[in-house]
Amino acid sequence: MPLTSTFAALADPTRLAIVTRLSRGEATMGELAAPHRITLPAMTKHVGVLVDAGMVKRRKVGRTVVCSLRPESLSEVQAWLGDLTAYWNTTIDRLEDLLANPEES
Amino acid sequence: MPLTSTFAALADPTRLAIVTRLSRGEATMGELAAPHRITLPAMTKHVGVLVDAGMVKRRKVGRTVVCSLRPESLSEVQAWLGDLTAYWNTTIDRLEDLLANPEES
DNA sequence: CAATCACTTCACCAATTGGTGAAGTATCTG
DNA sequence: CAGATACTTCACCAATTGGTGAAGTGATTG
Repeated sequence: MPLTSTFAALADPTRLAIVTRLSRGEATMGELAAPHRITLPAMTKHVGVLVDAGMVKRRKVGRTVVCSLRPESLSEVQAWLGDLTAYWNTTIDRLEDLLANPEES
Repeated sequence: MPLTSTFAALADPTRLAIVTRLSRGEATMGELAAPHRITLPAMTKHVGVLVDAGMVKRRKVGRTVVCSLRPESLSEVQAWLGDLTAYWNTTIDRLEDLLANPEES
């Protein structure tokens, strides 16, 4: 299930901060690591998880690695959330109908 | 961070199926366990994770335990997703503006 | 060419996670 | 009251995860 791996990728505070940061624009590994008290190997792993989940792209520029977000990866989450809320919104609608016209059904 | 624990709760396929199932209506532990090749102790753990993440409510009815979804728990996710997409939508808007009127800026 | 910089890969560790079977606790049924 | 039912708690296990320091790779700088 690709959706669960997306959620797994977002389940870590460092990784959540990374995608929030990348939503503001590209950044190198070093720039991503700086604000967190974390070593580069750890950051390499975190970004690796995000790449494997299809949420981040890496491209090499000289000796630096520039990371950017793949926004499409979140549309799946949005769609799932939409399906779910759609369901209970109709439930609430039906409930409101019943409260408004208790004579029916 | 409560958002990361929400994502962590959704990062497991069984748990994702549980909340999808509960979005359709309440269910007992046994009903939740049935479709998955999983024992009741495992299901107790999974539902426990969802309860700790504030996504599910449990109430005892006789000797059964009825679980229901707390939809508010997902509004946080929706808000975060909204913030993120808002950012890159304005970026795309600005890009389109520049393409449309290259004389400006 | 030597040193430095920006990473990545490797080997390892401690903590967490998802699973189990066995035993315990209420609640209902005959 | 004696099962049976619907869980929960417990002790345990194997696999995964997030972290580290040390060593390796390739681009840049003096």
